[in-house]
Amino acid sequence: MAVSARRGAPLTLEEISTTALRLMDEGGVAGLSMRKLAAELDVNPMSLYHHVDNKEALLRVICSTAAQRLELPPDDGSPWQDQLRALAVAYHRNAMEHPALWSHLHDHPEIIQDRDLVLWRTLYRILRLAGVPEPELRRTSDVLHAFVMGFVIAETKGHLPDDPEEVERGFDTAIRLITRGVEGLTGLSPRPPTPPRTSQG
Amino acid sequence: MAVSARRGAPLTLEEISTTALRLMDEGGVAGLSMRKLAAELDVNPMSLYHHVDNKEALLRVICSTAAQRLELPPDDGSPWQDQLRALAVAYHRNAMEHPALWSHLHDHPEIIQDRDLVLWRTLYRILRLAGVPEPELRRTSDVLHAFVMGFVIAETKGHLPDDPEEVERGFDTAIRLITRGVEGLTGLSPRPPTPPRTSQG
DNA sequence: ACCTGAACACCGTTCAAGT
DNA sequence: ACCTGAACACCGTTCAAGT
Repeated sequence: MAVSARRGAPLTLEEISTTALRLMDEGGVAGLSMRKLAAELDVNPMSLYHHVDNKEALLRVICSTAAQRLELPPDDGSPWQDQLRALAVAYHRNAMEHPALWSHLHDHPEIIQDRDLVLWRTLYRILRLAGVPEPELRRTSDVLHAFVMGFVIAETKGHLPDDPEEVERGFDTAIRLITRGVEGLTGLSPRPPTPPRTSQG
Repeated sequence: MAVSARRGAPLTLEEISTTALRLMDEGGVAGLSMRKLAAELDVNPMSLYHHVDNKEALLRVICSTAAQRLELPPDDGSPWQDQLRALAVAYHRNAMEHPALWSHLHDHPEIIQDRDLVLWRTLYRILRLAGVPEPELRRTSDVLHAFVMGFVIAETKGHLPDDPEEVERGFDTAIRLITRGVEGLTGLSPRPPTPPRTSQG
């Protein structure tokens, strides 16, 4: 609600995709239609096609923008296990802020393929730290991303119980599983001593 | 193509869902519409609504039937690591036979929630064998299923490279990661000696 | 009980026309 | 260059009517 603002102004791709993202946030992927979007922008449906090839292209723009703007923790020098966990937490948080967007992104992984994306750069760096050999970085990072993606999807779709503390425990189990799994892959030391878990999010 | 057969016969839920599944196999989730399905069955679109509440209900029928008919390997007494791998292989194979169906199923996990399904029974049995304590079976099985689901989605959507041998290696990495991860969770022995991998599927 | 035709409220998109 | 109205080819679904 409360549209206006766009009276006489020439309609921007930026404006279109911002509004489109809001519609997705509010009503899921199904909540975004070209016609509703146009109505929201107080514009004829066909005007949109002057700024975007079609609906699919619009979704691609929104998703790849989100992927480029992913906010991930920088290298803070801590053990790779901690950094891997921090990366997973950040990815999870970003995905939960716009579930419908990430749902579409997970349906169209080609959008996120570019190995220069901060996501892959960060993951590669951490896996190198963990001792994963160079020729296996691609494969290992793909598998780990698939796992985290699966977890995010399961959580988004309500696979998990209501109790948020239980969700937190599930997340913890997932991260521990991945971490031990990577240790197993590389035959590394079973990790430095970890406090019983007192983080908050 | 080649429909016929249903001339005068009274139109069955079985017939409807079989044809619907075929349409999904051929054209993805988007390839199934109530109107196309009716045309395929040589029937008025509205006739379908006499056997099924709506499209969503039809998809639910197809998916839960598939879930109930999942063909999984029986307990053969081998080490849990091998059985876990065999389970993942079987799940993967089933999913790849009807990608669109499983895609919908993964979007609606409530369809697969019933803990009496052979999928969960089998997974619980294997995790017990692995030493996962009873109160953590639910959580652990949910996480593992989310992981495998994520891998299947990534593969289905073409996340992975073309080379089928590379896909096979990715699958292998995923399974090893999961197995070592579970070992890490339970603090179990790092597994009995395994031959270098000579299976064929 | 089972099927149907017409109709309603939506879609995405093309095309020719307007300024 | 940017926007628009009318139109096309689709959707899922309701409802009143047929046998």
